Amino acid sequence: MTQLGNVTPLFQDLAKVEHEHNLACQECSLYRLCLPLGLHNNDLIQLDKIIKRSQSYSRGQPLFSTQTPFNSIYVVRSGSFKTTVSAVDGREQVTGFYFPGEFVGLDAIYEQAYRSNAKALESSSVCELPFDMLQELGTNMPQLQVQMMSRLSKELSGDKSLMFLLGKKTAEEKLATFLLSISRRFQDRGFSAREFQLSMSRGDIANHLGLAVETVSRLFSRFQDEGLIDIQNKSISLRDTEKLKTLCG
Amino acid sequence: MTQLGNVTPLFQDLAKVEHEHNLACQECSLYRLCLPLGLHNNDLIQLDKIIKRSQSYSRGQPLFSTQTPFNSIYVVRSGSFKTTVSAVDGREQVTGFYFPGEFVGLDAIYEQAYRSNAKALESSSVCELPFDMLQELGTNMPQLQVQMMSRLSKELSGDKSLMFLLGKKTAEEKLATFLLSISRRFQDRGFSAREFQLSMSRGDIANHLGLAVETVSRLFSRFQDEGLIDIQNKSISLRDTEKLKTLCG
DNA sequence: TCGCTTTATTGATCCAGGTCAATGCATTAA
DNA sequence: TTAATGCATTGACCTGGATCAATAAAGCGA
Repeated sequence: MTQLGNVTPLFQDLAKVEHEHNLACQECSLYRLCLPLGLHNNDLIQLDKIIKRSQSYSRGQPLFSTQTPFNSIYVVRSGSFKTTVSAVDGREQVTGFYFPGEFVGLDAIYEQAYRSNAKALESSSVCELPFDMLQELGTNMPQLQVQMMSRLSKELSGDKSLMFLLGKKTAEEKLATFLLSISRRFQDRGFSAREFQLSMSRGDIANHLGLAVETVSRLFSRFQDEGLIDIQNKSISLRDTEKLKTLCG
Repeated sequence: MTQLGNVTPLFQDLAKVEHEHNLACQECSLYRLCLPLGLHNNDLIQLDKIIKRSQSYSRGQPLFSTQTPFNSIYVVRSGSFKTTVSAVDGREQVTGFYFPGEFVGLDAIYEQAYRSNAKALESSSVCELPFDMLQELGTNMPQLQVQMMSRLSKELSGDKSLMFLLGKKTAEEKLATFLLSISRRFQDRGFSAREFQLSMSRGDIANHLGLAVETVSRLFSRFQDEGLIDIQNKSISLRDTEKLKTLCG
């Protein structure tokens, strides 16, 4: 099930879905959140031309890995992805979750090679931006460059917050922060901030927050007992957002 | 004492220091590591014009804080800086250490406001790049934009590695990784990879790695006992780099 | 140079959250 | 529908690294 995106993939909507997947930037409902923001007519049309649309991925399918030759960066169109970095001994860190309108693969630009692995968490689709074309387009489209820098910078500040979370927050603060971050991002995309589906497993959440699965599970149960949330499986509903905010530290 | 930079500030060298601090990009010894890389004659001269050089900061002096209005990003010219993000309750996370040729303040671009605080760790100097001028210059200097994106992306991938460190590494692995990271950066700048001065306090190191000062202190002592390093106060010498590498995980 | 403040070291103790283990519950494949 | 597999929950126990406490050693201003 798609938890987040510009589409509701019910049976009778499949034609509409296919249509929406192919929508040009101008008509895309993600416009406000996405790269084209601030680009005008002709520029937008040009950007539109280099985008490879409608690439679909099913749950668990890799978008890229560190083995994949670097050619493109991606914007999530529907669904969600996780990225991980891993060590030779098999340990892995989930470095981020990505929702519609968010960029995946920006950390590959410097080395011109993917430094992380990206996997679909559910049925998802992306817009592919071939990097050399994007670069070329940027040479005479300053606004596009500004947007790109802005995106990179946004991810940087998110990463700094995450460092604070990993280095300084308690388990409780970590989970509360996580829930509110997901909530805010759903809201930004026009979905309910209070009720949503978590597309990632408990394991992914725990890993991302630097905790053990058991700790996350126990905390969900406790939050439930304390009336902060209502959770069953992947469906969550935030019952006391204010209290959660105070728990973030 | 300057641990890292293009200058050796002994008394008799003060004139030379002042001279080197004012060197244009073309003559600066950091050229290889810095923004101008790949820019050609005329472009370089133009970039050179917007740079405010020779800004000096003494130990502990802030370069900027989240209260400072955002106007510029900075490149370290000599010395070193740390950046921190802090919570309302006073907790702080050291998000990075910055050495000559490295950018500080890139995470401010998105919100057009500093999201972190930057402080000099020793007597240091920076090149100030007024952001609006940089942006304007970029509009007809694609290579500059490419460089900027590249820099942002580099910091991103560093941050992802740090997330792995914070989330998954043991105290021992964290400290070994830290030492080798500093060592590599000294080497890249033409200094010894084996012997150097740590400009940051034990507290800063511990904080950055998500550890307590006491743990860092104990580990330094242990590494010393095991013949891996030779440390007294801020002077460190790596005795067994290979062993340290295996300890990184 | 002295005295004061800050930083670092080392030891003793404690605890948040990890690990291990058992069971329950969903999802998938046939 | 059932079996099989993987994910989630809960309990019991343990430990890596935090915290507390006491010196010791540097750095620094007058």
